[in-house]
Amino acid sequence: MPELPEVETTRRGIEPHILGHEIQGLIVRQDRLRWPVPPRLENRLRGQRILRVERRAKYLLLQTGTGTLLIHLGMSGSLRVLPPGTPPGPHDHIDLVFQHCCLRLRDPRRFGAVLWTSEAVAGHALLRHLGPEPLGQEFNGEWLYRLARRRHGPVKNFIMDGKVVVGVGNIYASESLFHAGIHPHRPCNRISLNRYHRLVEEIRRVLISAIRQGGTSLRDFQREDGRPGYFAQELQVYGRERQPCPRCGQPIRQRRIGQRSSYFCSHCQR
DNA sequence: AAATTCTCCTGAAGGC
DNA sequence: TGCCTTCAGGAGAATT
Repeated sequence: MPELPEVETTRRGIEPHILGHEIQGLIVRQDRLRWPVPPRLENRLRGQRILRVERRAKYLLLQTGTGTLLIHLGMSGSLRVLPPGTPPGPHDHIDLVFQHCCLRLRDPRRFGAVLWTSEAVAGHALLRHLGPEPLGQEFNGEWLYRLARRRHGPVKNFIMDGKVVVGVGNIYASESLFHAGIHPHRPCNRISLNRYHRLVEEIRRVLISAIRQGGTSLRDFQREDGRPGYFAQELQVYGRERQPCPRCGQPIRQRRIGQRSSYFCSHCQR
């Protein structure tokens, strides 16, 4: 499921194909995504050039001269760059058509979104209240420690909260906490500043490493050229219940924390 | 205010 | 073989 590394992998993959190119058309086969695709969106897009291909949190932002197309991959979405006219398969809901290629959104579960704003994109309702980027400067141990003072929920939920830090989803939350040696269920206000420094370091390390591997493909995710990401083979705990902990050999445990499956080693993580 | 629950959706997996 | 139930999950919205 697309988390920050998958979205960044996608951004880097599509950018060279579409940057500076003119949008010829938009084909919407299914407009019922998480929110309805805006009606008559093609009229706004046709003739516009892609001026920037950016990412904020898990949103892809395709900036044109008149506004920005926001794309979210939800949990099963992927974007591919295909030759124009390639016949669509199941769940290929939307094509952004260029002269030389077609950018195609496939999203079996339709939790993704395609939206438009003609205002400054940072002020959009979906982006306005987001926390810092995990790979940016203002995300650090002090930030986490300070926010955690007035909370008490499990640290895993804490770092998956987009107001605390963006882009850390279920897979990378479990992985980062394992590397930091912190139990996912530990109350976030019972963690020292030093351990938060370490956690920030591990979140960054895991995300950067996953980006380098092209993300994690468990089921639906594929890169813009159809290849999978290869970080799944680096996963230490996610999806590995009952298998031996890579560090101490005791069985990895699975437990639901905040409605999400969480994986951890109860010996190595405290 | 923070925490919890609900909601959208499809496909895989398990039970009988 | 086939039909049913259950589960997975991003994250905003609604509720407690």
